[in-house]
Amino acid sequence: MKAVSPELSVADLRERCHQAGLSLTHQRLVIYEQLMKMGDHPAPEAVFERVRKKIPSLSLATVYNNIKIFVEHGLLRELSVHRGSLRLESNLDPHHHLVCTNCKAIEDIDESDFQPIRLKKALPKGFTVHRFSVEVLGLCSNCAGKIRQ
Amino acid sequence: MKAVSPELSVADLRERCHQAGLSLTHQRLVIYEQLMKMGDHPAPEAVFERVRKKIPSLSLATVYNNIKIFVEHGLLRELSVHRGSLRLESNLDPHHHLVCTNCKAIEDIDESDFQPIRLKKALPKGFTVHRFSVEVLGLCSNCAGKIRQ
DNA sequence: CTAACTGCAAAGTGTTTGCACTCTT
DNA sequence: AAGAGTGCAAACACTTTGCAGTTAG
Repeated sequence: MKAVSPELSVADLRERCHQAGLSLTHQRLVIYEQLMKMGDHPAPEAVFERVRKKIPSLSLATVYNNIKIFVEHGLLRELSVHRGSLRLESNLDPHHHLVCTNCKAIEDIDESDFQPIRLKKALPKGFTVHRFSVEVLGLCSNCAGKIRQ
Repeated sequence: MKAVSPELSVADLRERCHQAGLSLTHQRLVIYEQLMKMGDHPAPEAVFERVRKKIPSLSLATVYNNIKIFVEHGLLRELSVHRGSLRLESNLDPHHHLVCTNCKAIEDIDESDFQPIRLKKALPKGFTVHRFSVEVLGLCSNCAGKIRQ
């Protein structure tokens, strides 16, 4: 449905690992390749299952370890910013969020503070839209001071 | 910084519970009140700590149970749609997401498919914006068939 | 009085860590 | 060889569940 994401080649991976002082192991390579092949925002378990077919001895911990390393080095991004624990919303009015990617703080922004969100193209057939939610991702004033990024 | 969320009153809560055949226990009431008072998208643990001061015998399981019930009855919303597990993004190009709130599937939508996101007002002082991320929340064609909602 | 709820402890998930062994460089 | 990575098992953090006793309606 969507254009394939721009894959970094294995050469890119080698280069990136080298720059970061990381070894390029067979496991690492296969995990990375598999992640690139799976366009659907996989969870670690799903990656594990796939990679296991190529390297049966691979352990789930290695998948986690390497995913973490990839995220830390900017080869991947974590989609689920607030995965740690259940976060609740008591404001049921339409609004959006300001999210600090460092301390995970969330602040509401009124929907009316934005120009209306509009699509140029139709969405995939059959998808029923309930609402749009905009996340403004960045660093809060507190964290911006502490981090160079 | 932001207008207080529109609180449902205790009378509303009583009404909602009644309609749903739920008892309105003291614990339930206090948990609800506390949730409404905490504007900052609390995690269950944070609610627990606060409510405990009023009801020292309260257990964390009761907080979880009631939060779940509140979400099921539309009194609260869960902010962390993908909390269960780590979800990864291999597409590092600017893009947004189509999220099925039922099966949690995520599909990418190109940033260029949207009119540019624009704010009318300035953000709170000191917030450093890295990027905007739009989530189009709804039901995928698959789930839309199975659920009336 | 009865169905629903609470508190506790135990069981589940998903993720991280310590350590001995192995591999990349 | 030396440092980095792997696999395993144990530890963790967060959440859910089963059940006996309690409470709201």
